[in-house]
Amino acid sequence: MTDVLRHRPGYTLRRAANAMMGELARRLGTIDLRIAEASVLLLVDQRQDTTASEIGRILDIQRANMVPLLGRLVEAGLIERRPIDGKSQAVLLTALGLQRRAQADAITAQFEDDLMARIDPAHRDHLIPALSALWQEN
Amino acid sequence: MTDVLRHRPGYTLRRAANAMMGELARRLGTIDLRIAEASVLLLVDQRQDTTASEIGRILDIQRANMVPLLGRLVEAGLIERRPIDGKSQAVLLTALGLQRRAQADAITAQFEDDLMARIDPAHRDHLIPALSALWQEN
DNA sequence: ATGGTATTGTTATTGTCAATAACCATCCGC
DNA sequence: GCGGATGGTTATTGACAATAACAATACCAT
Repeated sequence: MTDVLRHRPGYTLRRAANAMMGELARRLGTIDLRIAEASVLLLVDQRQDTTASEIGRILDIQRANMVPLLGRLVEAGLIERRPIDGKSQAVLLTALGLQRRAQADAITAQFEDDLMARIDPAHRDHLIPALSALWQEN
Repeated sequence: MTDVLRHRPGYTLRRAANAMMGELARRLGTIDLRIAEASVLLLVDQRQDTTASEIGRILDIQRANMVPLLGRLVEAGLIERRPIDGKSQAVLLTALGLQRRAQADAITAQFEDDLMARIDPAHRDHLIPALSALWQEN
C-alpha cells in the first residue's frame, strides 16, 4: 500500500516535526533537559527582567503551563525567581543554568546542522521562510 | 525581547507543526474526528485486506496505540474488523466511514490549500521535499 | 484618588499523541 | 514440529498543550 498522505503538506509537516522532536528529545535528554525546558533556557539571556508571562508569550506556552515548567527548572537549580514588583517576578539563570544553557546551545546547534544537512541544497534555504509563514502572523 | 530561536529550523518546525495541528484539529473537530483518526480513514481505502499493524507501520503509529484509535473508530461505526486468519484482521470502512472519509478528505484538502497559500510562491514548492528529507530514510 | 479593567501567577483538570514493557496466540520457515 | 517472528492486546507512563477558575496586584481614565 502506498502512502497516499505523503504528498500532503500537513501530514508531511506532522511527520517531520515528530521525527525531529524525537531525536532532539533524545539528544537533550543526555543533559537532562526536555525540549520545552531547553527552549526556555535558550530564550532567557542576559536580561534579568524577563517575566514568566513574557516568556510564555514569546514561546507560545500558556501561562498555566509555564508554572510546572519553570518549577522544574528551579528544582534543578537552573533558574531563580526575583520579584520585580508585588505581582511580577523576573526569571534569571543561575550559574549552573548558564552552564547548562551553553550545553543546550551546543547540542541544538549541532542538531540543526545535522537536520539541514539532510535536506537537498536546492530546498534548504526555503525551509525556514516557508515554515515561518505558517505560524507567524506578521 | 527578540525571539532568538526564530532562525532555528528545529524550533521553527515545531512551532509550525503546532500551529498547523491546532487549526487542523479544530476543523476536523467539526466532523468529530481527531487528526490521527482522520489519517487512518484517509489511508484505509478500497482494499479490504489492510491490517492494523500495516496501518501503524505506514503511519508510524505503534501497534499498541492503534488499539484505542481503531477502537474509537469502530465505536463510531466508521470501520469494521474482519478476520483474515486466526491472527490478523482486516480493517475496512463502513458505509458511514466512507462518507466520513469523504468529508475528512474535503476538509484536509481545503486546509492544505489554505496552508500553502500562506507561503510565498518562491518557497512553496520546496516545503514538501525539504520536510520529507527530515523523516524519510529513502 | 478611586474604580473598573487588564495582567500575573497559580491550581486543577483534561485531551492528544506517543513510547515502553509485557503477554498470549498464531503464523511461517526450516 | 519447533523456534522465532508477527499480530493484537492491556496497562502504564511521559511530554506537551488547552481550558477554566481564582486571588492579588498593577494600570489607566475619569
